[in-house]
Amino acid sequence: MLDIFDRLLQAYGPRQWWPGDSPLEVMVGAVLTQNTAWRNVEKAIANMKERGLMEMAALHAIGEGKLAEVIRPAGFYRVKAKRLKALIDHFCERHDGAVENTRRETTAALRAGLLSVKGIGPETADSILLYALDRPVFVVDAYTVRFLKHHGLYEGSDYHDVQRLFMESLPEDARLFNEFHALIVCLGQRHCKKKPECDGCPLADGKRRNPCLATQCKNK
DNA sequence: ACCCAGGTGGCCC
DNA sequence: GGGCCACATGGG
Repeated sequence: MLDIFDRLLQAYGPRQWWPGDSPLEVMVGAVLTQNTAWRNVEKAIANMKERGLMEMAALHAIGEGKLAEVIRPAGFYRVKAKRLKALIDHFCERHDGAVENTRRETTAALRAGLLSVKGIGPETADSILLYALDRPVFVVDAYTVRFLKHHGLYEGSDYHDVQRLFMESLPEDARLFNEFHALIVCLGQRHCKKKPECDGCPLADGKRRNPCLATQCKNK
């Protein structure tokens, strides 16, 4: 698995992924992007910032209905407002609303806490752990599963099976997990500029490996 | 006018 | 435990 990472990194370079001005913004983005194009999430985040809502205290104070209207462009806005409020409540109760306070806790304890929040599933929890809290957990998403299938590396799609596949064959390193997942997503995006034609893939080695990961790709 | 996007929880069998 | 379904907006 490490050799695959090296080839992707060599070919595409660092993605410096998941832009966010703060851990809170990354956490919010993780919820807002659930089954949603990032472009729509950006609008919602911009709305929140305009209203001074990218702050723990402000988010804790605002009403759910009000928040829903602000994040409307992200889609599923009523359910996401509920999920954001639940996440913020959890964070305030459990960590007194400060990211710094998570440092004393183990990754396993933090993960269990996040998963106990209604609306936070394994992917959102792991995205928060890796991209906001810098913990070494591998994030699995639709792109990751598609990536493995397309390259004939693994057929299954169970979240923890796939996560184990990566984590058991890679050194436990948050930087590595971050960059690897970012590269997979970059390749998978429909209009990825860096994506090569199928015969120019850095993973192509004569076997059945195909760089085009987009859902509508005909080259399956 | 479709189809899709960095999921999750609830219900049904 | 697996197979649907609702949740919603914006871009191709």
